[in-house]
Amino acid sequence: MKDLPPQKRKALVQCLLVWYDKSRRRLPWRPLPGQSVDPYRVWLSEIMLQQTTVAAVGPYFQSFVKRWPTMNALAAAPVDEIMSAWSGLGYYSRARNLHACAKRVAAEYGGSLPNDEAELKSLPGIGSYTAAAIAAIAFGKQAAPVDGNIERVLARLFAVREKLPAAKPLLKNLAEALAPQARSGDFAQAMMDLGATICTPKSPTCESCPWIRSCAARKSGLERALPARSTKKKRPLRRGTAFVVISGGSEILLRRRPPKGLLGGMHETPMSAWEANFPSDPLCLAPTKSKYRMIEGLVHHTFTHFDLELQVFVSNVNSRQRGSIEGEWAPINDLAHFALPSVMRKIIEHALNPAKA
DNA sequence: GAGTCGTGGCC
DNA sequence: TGGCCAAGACT
Repeated sequence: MKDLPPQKRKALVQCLLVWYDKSRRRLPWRPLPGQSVDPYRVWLSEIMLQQTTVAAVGPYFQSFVKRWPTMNALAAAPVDEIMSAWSGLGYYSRARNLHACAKRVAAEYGGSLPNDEAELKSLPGIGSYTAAAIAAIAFGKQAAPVDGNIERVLARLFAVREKLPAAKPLLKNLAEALAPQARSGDFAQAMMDLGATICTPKSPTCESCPWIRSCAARKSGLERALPARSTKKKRPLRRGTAFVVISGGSEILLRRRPPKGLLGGMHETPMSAWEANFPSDPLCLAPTKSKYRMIEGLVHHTFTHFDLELQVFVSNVNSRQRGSIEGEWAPINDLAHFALPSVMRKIIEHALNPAKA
């Protein structure tokens, strides 16, 4: 696909925009008809949507914009509050970068995001996709964001047989060749909507697709086979032991994880390292010398690149023992206000209510 | 380029 | 059940 004839390009763009105007989805971060675009909301939604489904983001987006309606409000918030509000959404470095970005925009741009793609890309948490998406959607600039949806749509439209991720540069070129000057934000969102609703990974519903007559993959019967991907390695299994220490029946001992790396900066229950096997003598790793009982069953969790199995030990301590223990005591009734990753909530739930696990 | 970095839903 | 996938960024 060396060149795209201007005539053909124009026809493809118009065809997709007509479809978009007719079938546009109502999403929490999209302005209602008559409302103007708020770059802050565009940015916030794009960060949250990185590798995360629309359904998962919805409630988090609503709660963030209600609590922090502007970039300056977010910049002024304590990072811990942002981390706990992000709890459960995953990829926690996004939350830290979100705050770092807000502070820079507040300090360097008076709270208003820059409208230049290169400047956007220099901000924390904004990569090539997000910079292009904000430039196009929030500021109407001609830009070509390429996410997983758009990769799939373009790989099919032009029957790109090269495998991902090797095909990424080619797909980016195709997106740039197609991106219109006018309504480039709508065009990008139209391709994403198309990928999310019609040009889906497994079973695309080509009969409903506005591009059915132009689609090269469809002509060759390759629509389900493209885009091709290089094979992935299977996840290894790691195991560990977690300790749930309860004080006075009402508070749980938490610690803070190191700021970087997996679940960086989030709270955790004390626990062993995660290795190929369970620790041979787990109780010598416990945070207290109190008496522990092992909870029947295991907590299972899946991360991107490994599976995790945890055995859980529980101990009840009294106020006298508690003084010398290093960590933070979290009221069980107030755990929602702590920056706990989902796996930690699973551990606590398993300890407090083993019947359900 | 290849690893790291979460979580939940779907088939 | 288990593999796949989602509006990627960063190293």
